[in-house]
Amino acid sequence: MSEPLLVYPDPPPPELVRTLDLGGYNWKAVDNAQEPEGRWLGAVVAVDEDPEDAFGFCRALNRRGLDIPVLLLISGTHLDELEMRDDLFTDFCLTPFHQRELEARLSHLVWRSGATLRPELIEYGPLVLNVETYQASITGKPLDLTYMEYELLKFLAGSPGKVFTRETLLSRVWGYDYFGGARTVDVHVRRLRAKLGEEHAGLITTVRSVGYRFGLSRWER
Amino acid sequence: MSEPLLVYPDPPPPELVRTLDLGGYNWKAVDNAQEPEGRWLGAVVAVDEDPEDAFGFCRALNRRGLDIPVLLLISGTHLDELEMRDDLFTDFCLTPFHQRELEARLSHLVWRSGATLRPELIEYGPLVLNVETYQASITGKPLDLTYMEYELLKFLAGSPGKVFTRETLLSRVWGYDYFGGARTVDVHVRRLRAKLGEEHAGLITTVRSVGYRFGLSRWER
DNA sequence: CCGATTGTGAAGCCTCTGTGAACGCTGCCA
DNA sequence: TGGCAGCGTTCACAGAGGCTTCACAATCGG
Repeated sequence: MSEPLLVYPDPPPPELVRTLDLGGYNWKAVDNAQEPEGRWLGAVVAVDEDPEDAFGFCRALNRRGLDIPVLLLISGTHLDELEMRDDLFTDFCLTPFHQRELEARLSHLVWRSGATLRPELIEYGPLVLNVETYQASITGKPLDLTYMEYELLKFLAGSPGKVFTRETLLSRVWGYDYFGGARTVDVHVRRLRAKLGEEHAGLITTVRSVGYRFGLSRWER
Repeated sequence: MSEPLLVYPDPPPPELVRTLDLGGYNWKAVDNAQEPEGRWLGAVVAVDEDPEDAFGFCRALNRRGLDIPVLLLISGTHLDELEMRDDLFTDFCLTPFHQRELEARLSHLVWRSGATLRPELIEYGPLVLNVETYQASITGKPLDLTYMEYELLKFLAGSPGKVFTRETLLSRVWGYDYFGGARTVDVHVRRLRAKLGEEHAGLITTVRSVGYRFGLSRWER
């Protein structure tokens, strides 16, 4: 099961309990910020009952340095209190809330924490391509690839096991309107294999009279 | 005046216009994502009129690489459409909205982008940039950078390892669209490298046919 | 008006890229 | 078994494209 949600206060407002349970969330209510140890998906803090306390809780969470995303439940009349407290929460939801809205906010909250700061990587066995930094490495060693080599490898490694014809590669990697000879692909594959090193050259296999494939086909492993 | 908000579509729903104007925001409505160049505080996208179009707009914004926080205005009946589209927005606000809520969300949106993108010290290895005082130093020695040099270095060093195209740099650092000014970037990079000194010139690497990258030249991913 | 800063065009260098030709391997067929 | 045809690999090389560098014009600020 996934990591639990932290809920404040304990006991939480009944309509919150209902929504969380209906949504199948794993959650735990606490009454002070000392308690929560370990990993949490996020925190849901009901502000209305005692705003000062609730913000105190958030502040304490911050101080603990766990870096949990916080969703506030707050009524329109308390909205002013958010001012100058931006650092205490990630998102908020007006009360009374619709179950659908709360669920949408929660799922976005969770997605956010998963997605931030995670680089876009293409990985296959010992090979790692970082799309953002245009860097490639194999068994930890950096590969010094040229632009076309990188684009080709990125495309191939993006669909491991799939066989691409030369025409497909030419049109997808080189561009739709590219008029080039099939030899072009061969040569680039050759250069790639050379840079991958003898040990890993086999990552790109030739499928005779069809094209090239990156990685192992399904029945080969 | 502060940077403007991007609003979609053009013309925006009247109640949005009213709220933005009452709140004293500087904003501009556009009808496609090609238009916006330069700097924006954030984007407000009204989904309800034509959801597909609106999400298309968001996707186009993403692709442009400007990295603007996006607030969606969306009715409860369209809430499902957010599913699997987490990457297209930062926050959303249910319609019909209360002016207070929208203002709170906007101000949080703005705070967020200010806070996440602006640590007052940027450090990387021997390089230190003090964003507040506009000073830079390398291995303790102060660097005498001009305004543009400083802005460029600040931007690059803000995302170590990431490769930026010349167009991206022009639009994010210079803030407006050029007509055939790619050389401008080259020259500024060259001047920067010269001032960094031979020893550290390699902090900015050229990624052929792509752009430039700061730091993480060989080993890290 | 002067100096510093910034943008632009042109020249030159260097790496990458595409291509043709030679070579080698595989499978087919007489 | 030997010859042949098809296909892939390897190699060397010329051209193209991209980056750097330089010199100079435009701009800005005092």
